[in-house]
Amino acid sequence: MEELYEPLDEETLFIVSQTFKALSDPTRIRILHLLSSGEFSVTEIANRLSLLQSTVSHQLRFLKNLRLVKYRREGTTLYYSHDDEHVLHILEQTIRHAREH
Amino acid sequence: MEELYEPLDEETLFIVSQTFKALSDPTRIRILHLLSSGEFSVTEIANRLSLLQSTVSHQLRFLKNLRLVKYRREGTTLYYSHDDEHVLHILEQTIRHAREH
DNA sequence: AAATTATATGAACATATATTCATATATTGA
DNA sequence: TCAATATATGAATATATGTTCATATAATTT
Repeated sequence: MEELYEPLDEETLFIVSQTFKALSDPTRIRILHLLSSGEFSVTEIANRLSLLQSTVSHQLRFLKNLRLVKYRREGTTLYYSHDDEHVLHILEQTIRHAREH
Repeated sequence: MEELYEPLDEETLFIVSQTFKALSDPTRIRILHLLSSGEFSVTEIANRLSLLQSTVSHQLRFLKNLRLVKYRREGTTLYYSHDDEHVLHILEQTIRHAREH
C-alpha cells in the first residue's frame, strides 16, 4: 500500500491551528469580513458591527499578532485593513460555500 | 463610496465559525489530515497519531456532527473517512501555505 | 498645559473546550 | 450465552477564550 500521507510537524500544526482559530470566532469573522471591503478605524468597526470599542480592540490585537490585519495611523485614528490575502480568500470562499446552504 | 460589503446573517456566521472551529484544534487537524489519505478505523487512527481511543472517538463525533467525516461498519470495526471535499481542500491548502514558512 | 478624541490594556468573570478515566454499548465468534 | 474486540459515552477536571468594565495611553487642538 502506498502512503501519500505526510505527518504534520509541530510547527506546521501550530500555525495551521492558530490560523483557523482566528477564523473560528463570530466577532473576528465579522471584523475580517468587513475589512475585506476596505479600511476602517476601530470606532467605525465597532459602530458598524454594534460592538464595544474594547471588544474590537482586543480582537484586532489578536488578528494583528497573527498578521492577519495591519494599520496605519492618521492623527489619533488607526485605520485597520486586512494583511493576508490567502486567509481572506479562504474566509470569503467559506462564506460563499455556507450561503449555498 | 460604493459598498461591496454584505453583512453576515446569523446562520451563515454560525456555519462558518463552526467549520473553522473544527479546523482549529491540533488533534482534529491531525485526524482530518490522516483521513485525507484514506479510511481508517478508530483504533488505527489512535495508534497512528498516538492518541487515546476515547480522545479519537470524541473528536470523531465532533467531526461527524459537522458532517466532515463519515463511516462504514465492518463487523465491530468502524472505518472513518472524510466527507467534505471543500473543507478538506481548505485544510490541505492551508497546510501547504504554512509549510512555506 | 488642559481638554478632547481615539485606542489599548488589564483584571474579572462566565463560558467553552479538550482530555482523561471509568464504564457502557455493540457486534462477532466460540 | 459468554468472551473478546471495537467503539461510544458521561462525568470530572484543567485550561482556554471572549466580553465587559474601568482605566491607561497617545495624539491633537485650543
